[in-house]
Amino acid sequence: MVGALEHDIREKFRRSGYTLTSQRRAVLDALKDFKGHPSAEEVYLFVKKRNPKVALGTVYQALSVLEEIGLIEAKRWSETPVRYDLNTNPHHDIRCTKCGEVAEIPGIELEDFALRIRENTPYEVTNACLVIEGICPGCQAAS
Amino acid sequence: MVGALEHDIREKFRRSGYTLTSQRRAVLDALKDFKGHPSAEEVYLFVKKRNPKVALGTVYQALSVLEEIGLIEAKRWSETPVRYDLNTNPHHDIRCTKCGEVAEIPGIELEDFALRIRENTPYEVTNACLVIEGICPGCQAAS
DNA sequence: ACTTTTTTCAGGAATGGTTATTAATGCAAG
DNA sequence: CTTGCATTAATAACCATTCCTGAAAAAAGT
Repeated sequence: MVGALEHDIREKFRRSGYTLTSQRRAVLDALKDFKGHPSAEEVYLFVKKRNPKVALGTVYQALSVLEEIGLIEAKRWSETPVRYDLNTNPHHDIRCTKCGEVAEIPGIELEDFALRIRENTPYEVTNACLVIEGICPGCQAAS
Repeated sequence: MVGALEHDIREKFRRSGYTLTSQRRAVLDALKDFKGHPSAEEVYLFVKKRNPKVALGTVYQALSVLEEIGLIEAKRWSETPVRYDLNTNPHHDIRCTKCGEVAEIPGIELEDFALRIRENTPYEVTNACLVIEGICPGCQAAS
């Protein structure tokens, strides 16, 4: 699992032409260790623990590169700061608009959906992402 | 068509408890007349033509209310300013990340998808929106 | 191993979309 | 009329993100 991921990382960097620097590696590690979906600033704080020299701007740039080459996924929920997720297995997340908790939604296949999109548009699809928001059971009970 | 829309507008305002003010009406009109998917600022400029007194903040607030009661839809593409669309018939848009052009994708049904989401999560789903980006045929040819 | 060239990084300042604040306005009910 | 409450205008503040600079590191060439 880790080996495959490792191979995938190297492969995607090689094909993109970007170099796998220690900073970009550190951002990936932070996303792997972080439970949940950190914002850029949370990633920054995480990375900083091990390497206090990194700057916030570097994290932004690293995240941007990692998203571009498809190693991570950006979740743009309506709440502002963009949140990031390791792009391992395709899955969908739902986010509670009240407490912010994020949960996965099983049983939704993205493949056929992406395929249908490609069939119905002449565009070259580079990114398809489902943004789902709702109210978690806890917050439903509280209200 | 217009009558039905008109009825829908009044109905959604009535149920929400918000009042249908002239400013909110003007924002709706701007979205109806505007070809494409304007940003908040573009809506503001459009509204300002007829009523120069409106403030940008008012437009933001109106858009927020209209989105909350389901009359309009916010498109959060990766490019920053949020873009808005009249929420008439459910459809999906794809946006070219190079030139910014937006096109509709026919043949994609959201209903069964939304249903599957509801079946697979205990969350009360309030918002489900598909963000799709790609490269338009023109930009593909240019590159 | 050295030099050159290119890419990346750190630090901090600047940008710009969005929100918050506050006082004024308008509308609706009593 | 006037009292109360939602909405608005105007402006200031916020804050996530980007831009910019010189420095450092890495890659490529000698």
